[in-house]
Amino acid sequence: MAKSKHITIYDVAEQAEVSIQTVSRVINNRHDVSPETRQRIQTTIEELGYKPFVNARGLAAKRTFTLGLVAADFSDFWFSRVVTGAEKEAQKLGYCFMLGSSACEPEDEPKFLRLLTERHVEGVLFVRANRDNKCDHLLRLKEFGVPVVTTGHHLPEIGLAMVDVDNVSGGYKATNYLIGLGHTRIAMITGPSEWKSVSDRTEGYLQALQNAGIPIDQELILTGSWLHQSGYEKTKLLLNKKNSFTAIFAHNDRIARGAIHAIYEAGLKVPEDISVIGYDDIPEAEYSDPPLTTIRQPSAEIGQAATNLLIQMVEDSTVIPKQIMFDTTLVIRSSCRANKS
Amino acid sequence: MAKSKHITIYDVAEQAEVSIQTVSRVINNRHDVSPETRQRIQTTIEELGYKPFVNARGLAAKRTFTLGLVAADFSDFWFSRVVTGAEKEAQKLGYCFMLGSSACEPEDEPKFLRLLTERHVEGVLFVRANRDNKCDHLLRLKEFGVPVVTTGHHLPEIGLAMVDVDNVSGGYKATNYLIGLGHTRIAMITGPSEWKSVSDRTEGYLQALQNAGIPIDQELILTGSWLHQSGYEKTKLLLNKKNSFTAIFAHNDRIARGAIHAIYEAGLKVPEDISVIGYDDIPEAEYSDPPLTTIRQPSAEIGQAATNLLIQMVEDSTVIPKQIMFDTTLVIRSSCRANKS
DNA sequence: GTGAAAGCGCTAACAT
DNA sequence: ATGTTAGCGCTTTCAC
Repeated sequence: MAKSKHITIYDVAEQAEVSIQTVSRVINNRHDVSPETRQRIQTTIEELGYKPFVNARGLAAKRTFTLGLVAADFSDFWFSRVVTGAEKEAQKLGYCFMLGSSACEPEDEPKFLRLLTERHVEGVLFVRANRDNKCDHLLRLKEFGVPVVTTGHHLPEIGLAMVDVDNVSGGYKATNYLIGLGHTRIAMITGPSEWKSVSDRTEGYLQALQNAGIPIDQELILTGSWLHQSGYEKTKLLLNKKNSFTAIFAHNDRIARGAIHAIYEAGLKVPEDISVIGYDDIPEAEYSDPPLTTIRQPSAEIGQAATNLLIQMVEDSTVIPKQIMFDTTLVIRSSCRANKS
Repeated sequence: MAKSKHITIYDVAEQAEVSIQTVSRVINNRHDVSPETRQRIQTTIEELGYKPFVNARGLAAKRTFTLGLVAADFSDFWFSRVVTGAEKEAQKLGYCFMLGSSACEPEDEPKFLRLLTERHVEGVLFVRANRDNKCDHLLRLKEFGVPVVTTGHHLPEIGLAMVDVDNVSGGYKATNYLIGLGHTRIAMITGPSEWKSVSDRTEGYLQALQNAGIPIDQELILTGSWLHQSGYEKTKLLLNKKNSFTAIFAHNDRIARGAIHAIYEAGLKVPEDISVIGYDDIPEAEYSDPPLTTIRQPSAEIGQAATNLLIQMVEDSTVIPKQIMFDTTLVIRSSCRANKS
């Protein structure tokens, strides 16, 4: 049982014939240790396989080297990619992520405040964790003096640090691609209207249409949820209204899949009759029928950048909360084609 | 800055006019405190909003109330559902999950051993985190005396606790459904052969065939990866070999999607020409074309059960590592139909 | 450049 | 039933 005999700073000090403080200095990369002593201690640390006990360190230095992670939805593809990137970066810099509550309703606030009061995390990363109109808890955290970085949506007005995708440009890209293909009757099925990403993608859509001199038809804009079902139902609505349209811009790939499903069910074809473009580039997109043309968002990169920023803020309180924007990429596959009508 | 003035056990003791020891007893639900004193302390704790500092507690009691989470792939749908269930259960029982490395190759071992040596997690939950033949690190953990629960695969031979799906029965269910539909030439595209779940699903397939008196044709069994592409390529192979078959059992929904894609590309239809059944019931399954018939695995339930078991093992070392099996459900949609040939 | 002492917030072992 | 005394493993003073 290696557990019972855990190697402490005392073991290292004894073996290297120095005091524990000197060992402590080496661990913390202090410069006031002579090169020889440092080397000798370094070696014994290696030999003994000594690892400082973060808990004890935290108690003494009032630090935990722990970050909190709160997310709206763990089962979201985008989220999991962000987390993978975030974890990697945290590890690199000597931090760990503690999982907070996955839900993020106001009534869950006590749950993730537990991260602060009990676990004393030094910063919190929110991954797509709230809607625009519900950010009280984020402000609360700020009051606590805890650095917060948000991801996947932004609230510039409250000066929160955030790392996000340029959704206006993404929406523009999607719509403009369709316009370039000759479409003028372009429907849009959005995500829930409370999301910043939704209003941004919508703005991009509107801008592209305006730039091309295409009149905006409110009848072609439908608000849905993020789920397949929403795409399916809204498209059926669109189809029934016999409001002519030749293309759909879906706010995510799931909606796009739902839409294609409805189109097939109506006896029409994609892209022959109607072009569909999605958003996200989930793994399913490439192998669905037809392979989905979509807007890819960088995700691991966002997680990494967000974590890096968070740790910067943790380690240096003078770092001002930045807003970092990543760009999207248009991924052309086979769900869109030139408009013949 | 609420942060600077943190409430400690001393504040509570002073306010309640007792020693910190008595407060400690109340926090830890000890029974040797008089009801009145307990009540008085309880009240002051509420009033002051006191939260014990887990770090300090850990130092003194050699406990961290922290669990480690290691996963093969964060971006896997199944994984994220398991985690959601796991997190909820941990929270309920006063524990937190620390994210370990997401990869799980032997060379990553130091990375997640860090959870033990530095973070002193009290138990580790592995979510679909390894192949059968690479479990040295799990054994290493066991040697450390750290409770380990694995999920999504099992290694009964080494007596590890695990919570899993009955994949033999799942494979049987899928195959038997196809047989019931009149299919006798049933191809199977498996996941990577090192996975326990793969050999189990294969066994279920074989059993069903045998029970029905259908001869087994090795040519119809292809080994692939978990990705869409694998389903796509293997199906093309199957199609080219003009080895007649009327149905495919795919080891996950992604493979199934890839297979359907290949079938469409060959000018054939699903389910008219070939029936396809998947495994997992990912959200995409319901809204793909055709909606995918598949085997659903409980996921959140598995995460919850695994965490519960892990905590039991942490709190009581006499708890024997159990093996808990969950059952699968056949979800019938439209990608399979009766064989007419 | 290095060491000794004090203490972080809490619990375990003894006291009473 | 409650209080006292030691630490847990580390970092921070402040000495030398």
